[in-house]
Amino acid sequence: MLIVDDEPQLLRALSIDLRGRHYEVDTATTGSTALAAAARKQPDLVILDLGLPDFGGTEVICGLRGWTNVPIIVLSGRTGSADKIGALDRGADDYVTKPFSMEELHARIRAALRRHDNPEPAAKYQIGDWMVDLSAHTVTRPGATRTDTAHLTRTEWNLLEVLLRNAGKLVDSQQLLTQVWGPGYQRETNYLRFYLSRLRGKLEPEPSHPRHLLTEPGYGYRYRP
Amino acid sequence: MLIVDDEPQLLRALSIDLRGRHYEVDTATTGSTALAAAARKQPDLVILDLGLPDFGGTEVICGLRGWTNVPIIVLSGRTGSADKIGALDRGADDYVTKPFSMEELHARIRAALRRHDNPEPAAKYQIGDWMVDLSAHTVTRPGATRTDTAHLTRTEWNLLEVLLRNAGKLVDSQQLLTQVWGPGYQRETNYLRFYLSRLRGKLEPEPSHPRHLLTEPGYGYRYRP
DNA sequence: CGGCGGCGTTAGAAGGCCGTTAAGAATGTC
DNA sequence: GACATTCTTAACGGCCTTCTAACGCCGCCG
Repeated sequence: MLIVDDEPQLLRALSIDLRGRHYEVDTATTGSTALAAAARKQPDLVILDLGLPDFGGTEVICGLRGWTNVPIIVLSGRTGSADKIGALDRGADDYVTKPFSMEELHARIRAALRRHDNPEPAAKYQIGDWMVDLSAHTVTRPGATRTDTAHLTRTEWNLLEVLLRNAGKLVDSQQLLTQVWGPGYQRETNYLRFYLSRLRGKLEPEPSHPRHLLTEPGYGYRYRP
Repeated sequence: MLIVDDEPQLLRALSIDLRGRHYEVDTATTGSTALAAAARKQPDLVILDLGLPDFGGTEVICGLRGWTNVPIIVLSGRTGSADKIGALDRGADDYVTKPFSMEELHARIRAALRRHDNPEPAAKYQIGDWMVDLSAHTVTRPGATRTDTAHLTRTEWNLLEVLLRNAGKLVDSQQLLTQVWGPGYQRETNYLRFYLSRLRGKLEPEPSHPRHLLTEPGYGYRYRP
């Protein structure tokens, strides 16, 4: 575990606490030393404070994500939603706002390690001739001559992702609408009808007789492997 | 799961979202009703907003901890560390500061349930050749060549679910009508006759001689495993 | 033996949900 | 600023679900 923070007191408090919980802890106080330490020690988790002296924490995230997918928990004094989204979009796994309790941080550490120990099953799904790779964010069809790719729009992809992550399970309309469009769209079931139709048209061999993207009348939809 | 909050909008939003994720949700708006509901329903998780109208949330925590160690997730608008420590020391399991995202809350719910080793109940039941999986919302029949599925309509499924969740127990007609159609339908026993007939036709090996979906003349119906 | 009430079954009508299409609004791109 | 892509919104036909009302059947009881 690597802790990156420029405040000596906080760094010291964190490392003492976490060593007391039997984690193996390395520390760094700048972005450059953090990247070097991460490359050398191959940590299983990085706790990263934004607002480092040499360069911003987002650069550290990008520098790490260039070659590893180690879980990153970001600490920050900023509560703004934009900061959260920015860090998370660049590849952070979690975001903790100061002030925080050690219990809270510890719970998040456990959650991050747990997630990383239980990798998502393959994250590859098949629909007709198409292979959907959630981690690579691609939809490909291996052919005799060449493998061609399908293009999904942002909304199409979000919707498909929710269905695939619940493979085999029924996902009801309200949950789909909430996860794709956000709360407040729970009445707009026509969105679902529209985009499911488009997904079927792009992915299903026979769009009028779907074999994988199924409708559950009265409830919602389901992806069947 | 019991949600305690005095803000109607938040309470409503939370319960809709969590019901959509297939949690069984009860609600309360005051501390006293919360304690009563917890004693009656024996929830597997309590989400508690501090700052209730009748008495403080900490009293609710103490009242619960007197006889149960159900996980408690505290919601609060206060960011002060003293409030967090106070709630956690009195026995709360987690502390979420407003505003929070649904995704964050949901992750914490999962973590709390996981910590408490309350895995989702198997939720699988057998009727003749059919296997009913309540969590995946599927009805499948494993066959030699391939497993085929049965399609249940919304009302059929709701009715079956009530019977299965009370496996082995007698469920009287009024309770079935109330849980499936809502209050005000307690005279419409013909609905029950109609839909039980359809369920038997779809699931029982010999619909005219039911082996699992039994009639208790004069009282109601029963699912026998 | 005949009436009665509860239960199972069938058939038909009404309504709701779903898939599809089309067009306007919003957003991004050159 | 023009164009293309994507998103939103509305409308419509068709199918499925639900509701409703019958009709037989059976056991119970007078």
